[in-house]
Amino acid sequence: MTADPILDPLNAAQRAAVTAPLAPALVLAGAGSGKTRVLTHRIAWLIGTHQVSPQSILAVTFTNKAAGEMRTRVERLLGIAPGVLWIGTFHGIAHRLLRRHWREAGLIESFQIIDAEDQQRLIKKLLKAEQLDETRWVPREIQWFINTNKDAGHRPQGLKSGNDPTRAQMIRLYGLYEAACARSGVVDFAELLLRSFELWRDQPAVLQHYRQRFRHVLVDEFQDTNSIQYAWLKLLVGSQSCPFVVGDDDQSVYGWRGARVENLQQFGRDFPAAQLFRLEQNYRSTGAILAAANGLIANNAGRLGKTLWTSGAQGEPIRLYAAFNERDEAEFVCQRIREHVTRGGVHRDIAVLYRSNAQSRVFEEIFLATRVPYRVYGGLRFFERAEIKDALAYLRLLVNRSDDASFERVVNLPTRGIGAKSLETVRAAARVTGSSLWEATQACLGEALGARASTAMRGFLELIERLTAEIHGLDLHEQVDRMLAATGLIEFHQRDKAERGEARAENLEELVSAARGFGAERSDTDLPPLEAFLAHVTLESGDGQADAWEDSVQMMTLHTAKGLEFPIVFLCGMEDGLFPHQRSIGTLEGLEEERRLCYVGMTRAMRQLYLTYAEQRRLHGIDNFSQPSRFIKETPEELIEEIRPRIQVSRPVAAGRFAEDGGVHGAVSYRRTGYPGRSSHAEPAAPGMRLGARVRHGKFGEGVILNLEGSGPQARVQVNFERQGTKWLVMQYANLEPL
DNA sequence: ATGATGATATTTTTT
DNA sequence: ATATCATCAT
Repeated sequence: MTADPILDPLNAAQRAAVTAPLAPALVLAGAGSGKTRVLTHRIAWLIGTHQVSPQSILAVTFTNKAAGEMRTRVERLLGIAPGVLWIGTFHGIAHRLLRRHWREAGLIESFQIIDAEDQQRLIKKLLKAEQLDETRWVPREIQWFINTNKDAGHRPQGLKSGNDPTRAQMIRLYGLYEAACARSGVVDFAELLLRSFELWRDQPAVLQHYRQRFRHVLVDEFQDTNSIQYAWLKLLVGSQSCPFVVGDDDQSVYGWRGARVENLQQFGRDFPAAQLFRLEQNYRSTGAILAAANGLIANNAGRLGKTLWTSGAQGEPIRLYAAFNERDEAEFVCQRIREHVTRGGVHRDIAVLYRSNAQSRVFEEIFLATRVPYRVYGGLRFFERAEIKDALAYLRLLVNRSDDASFERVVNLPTRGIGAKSLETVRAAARVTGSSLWEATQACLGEALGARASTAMRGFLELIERLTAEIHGLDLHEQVDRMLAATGLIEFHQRDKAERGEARAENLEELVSAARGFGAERSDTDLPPLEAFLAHVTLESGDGQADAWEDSVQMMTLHTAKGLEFPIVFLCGMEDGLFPHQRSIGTLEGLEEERRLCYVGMTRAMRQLYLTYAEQRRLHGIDNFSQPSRFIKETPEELIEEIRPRIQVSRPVAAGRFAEDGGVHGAVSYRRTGYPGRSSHAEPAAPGMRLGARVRHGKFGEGVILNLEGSGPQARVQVNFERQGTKWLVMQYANLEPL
């Protein structure tokens, strides 16, 4: 017996999965059960032990990060770079296919990828051109309509309006949008997937080639696949390949953007011979944390069934803290973090997780004030910044003249005297001839356009032409640099003496650095460097911040936290209406997805888990009273230790509702400095006006109090009337009668 | 062409 | 409270 680096580190269940016969396999892998490990070891096993050619393996993930991680780990296991191994995201692989087969896919060779923001701009343009009212036809909704249909595999021709004029219009807009994309030679994210699906569906020769090549298809986070992704996989796999899919129905939290957990069950039906493996031993969390998560998720119906266990210690109880308000909540978390650090802990061990991004603000304020280093994940990434996208638009135009969106974006940036009127002329001309804005402009020079506008436009066209010639053959970063100089973009921002101008100029410099750093990682396609770079930045705009590896508290939404782990986790804002979110509370599916999200959050914690909520929270500028999240009640009580602050002098006596249990569990006492806003908590708005109380109004009838704000006669209450709906009323005038 | 003004909405996010 | 966005005025 010799040491086997591929199989030795695995437990029995993992090993069974990794060494599954070369046939379809489904692995249900609970949180922290070694999912990635099984995937990577399976690949290594196929190549290393089973002599499978790396060429015949395709591994698909959802994020670039996961793909990168998988590649690194496989390489480390095998001790070599398995060269032609295809590991990538669904979108990345689809892109690769479309680049290779652009002709068969009906694209132009230099097609460009647009992100969600570009997509929305395009839709807005369309609405304007169609003279449709944006309040009636909300761009976001149209975008959603288009994307969900693409995700479901539907083209506008295949959609039925069913006598619904609104729907008919949506379908028409979808069609117009498609035409606009085709004219511009751009492809959105959903299109990458749909288009490559159609490529295989409609080009048997192409499909045949890939079917023969990829005998082993591995899929990560299978519960997150949407319809088109699954259809794409099924097409590829056919009847001969061995799909090896790994997923966890309890961690399906992207239903709202088209992910279909049902694909897990569907897989079993589509591949009846598939072997099922369960990974239930958790290596991440303490017994208490797992028990809490298990107890919570047991409230969901229709699970595939899976219970995490650990051979490790029970660990500390789950800590629950009821804060007065969001400030208090943040102060509590901050206090605990400082204690952790005082005892020799590091900041990066800690994650503050919340349901929505807006919640990060208060934490940031407190952390800033107390000099706790932190990092917020999410928000605008580098390549999504406006100034970067401006620069990219120039680059795209250099590559593809018919990219109308990019044309419009930069034609007058920096301002060169091309106003709305000239642009409208050009747009109209383009519409008539069905040509690109670029071509239309050429046709309009000196004709439809006045002398002045013509000069300006000619200047722009010549700039682009000149630049194209000038940068030909240069190094990528030189190309970017020349573009920035020639277009005057950098200068434009430098002239803005405000701080943001400076920052933007710096970001543009950074773009040059990014271009310089690019290249090594480019092995995929034989695309020219600039084209490859453009595809890279839209497709892998991700994690430009990963370099900031300081010791800091990690702050992110629960969604972002999926797949990560931290020794100490604070799950904040555990209030009904916030988490579960108000908009998900209405439906069972919505609520269950929120519950899974909570499950994901809990299982991020390795050693300590804190749940916190605020009894009063200021949201959108108004104070809301809220109930603790139902997820707290669904967590087995015996696992929870409630932390209540010991009463301090600054504590108002009137806060009687805390008096009885104040300090009972308070192992630690917190100095609560007084801050404004608490008084309203102590004094009810008026007698009988409590949250949830029934009231009668002279005109509106009976209703239930949803919210209270302020105190005394100026106080306002939000009442949900049985017949009139929800209204805000001022106590002074409302004349509400308690029931 | 630029900035002030007012209206509006405000889960979650990768690619 | 606040951020974004369209419209309007300068």
